[in-house]
Amino acid sequence: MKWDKHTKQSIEVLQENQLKATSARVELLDIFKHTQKPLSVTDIFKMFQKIGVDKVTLYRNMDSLVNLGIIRQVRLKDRQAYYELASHGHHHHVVCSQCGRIKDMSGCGINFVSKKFLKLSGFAKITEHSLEFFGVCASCMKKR
Amino acid sequence: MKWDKHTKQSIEVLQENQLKATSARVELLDIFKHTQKPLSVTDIFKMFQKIGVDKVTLYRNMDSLVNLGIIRQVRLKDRQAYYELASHGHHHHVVCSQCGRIKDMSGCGINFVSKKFLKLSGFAKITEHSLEFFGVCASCMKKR
DNA sequence: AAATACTTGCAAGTAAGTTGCATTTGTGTT
DNA sequence: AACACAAATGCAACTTACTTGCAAGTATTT
Repeated sequence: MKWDKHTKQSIEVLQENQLKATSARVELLDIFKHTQKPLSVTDIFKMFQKIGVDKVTLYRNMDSLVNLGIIRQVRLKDRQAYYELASHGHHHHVVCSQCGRIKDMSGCGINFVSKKFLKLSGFAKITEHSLEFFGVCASCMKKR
Repeated sequence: MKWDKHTKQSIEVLQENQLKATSARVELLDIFKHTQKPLSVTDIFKMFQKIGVDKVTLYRNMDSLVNLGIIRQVRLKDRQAYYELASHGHHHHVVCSQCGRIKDMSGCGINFVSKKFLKLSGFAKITEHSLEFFGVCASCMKKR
């Protein structure tokens, strides 16, 4: 298959990681590159409607990309998993409980909490944390 | 039905909230009172094996109790939801990625982060947050 | 251009949670 | 203590999110 310049970077990322540059995967990375908020597999599936990709393929690709550390899995209050580019850097989310809108928030500032909890918990190490905020966005507040 | 002293408190909690004190519900609250870590519906279902309760009943009861604010829903890295007594107070969890052990950690200390994010996000209000830590517990670390 | 290992799509399966409806059970009232 | 009635339960069936197996297709290496 032939690709335009824009997807070239995606192809490189894949091949650097010993993954074949299939249309599904290149398109997948392109979608993430153009989106600032976490996406569920269902979200992605809808975006693929024109070219048509099986959901199973998406699940399998999310899995490989997460294992390689290219994509990160995020859990919110939902039952389904969300995904975002790991290269977007460590950050957290603010989620509107009414409309579901998700806002990325850079910055973190809880390292000292993490260290405190590591000591108090008696765990050997803490490798990861998730911090999500839930509230009401400005536009939902207006509607009431 | 007749109850011993221990469950009396559970019955009161239910009746104060206009819920009938059924055996399923009283037993449910008793289980939570004697457990310090979040439980999934499947966990609870197993604990009910002797007296036998339908899973649907558990789901429905979790729902009412969560809506009344008696029980709190917690989401970890899993697909399923976990539940804990809301009266245990605001706290967070440290989860072992290897064995799944969950440790309650009292204290929080992220109010100022919450305030900062509220301002930066442009949201109208932040009502809730979840903060979970993942790592390796001491006993899993020893095993390697 | 062929060989081959990696990917994909389809079908079917599992786990977690939900819905509808007939039956049972707490609870306030007699 | 028994009655009436709303509330709660159990069963069956369904949905959603995700997984597995396998045959067929495709990207890459040579």
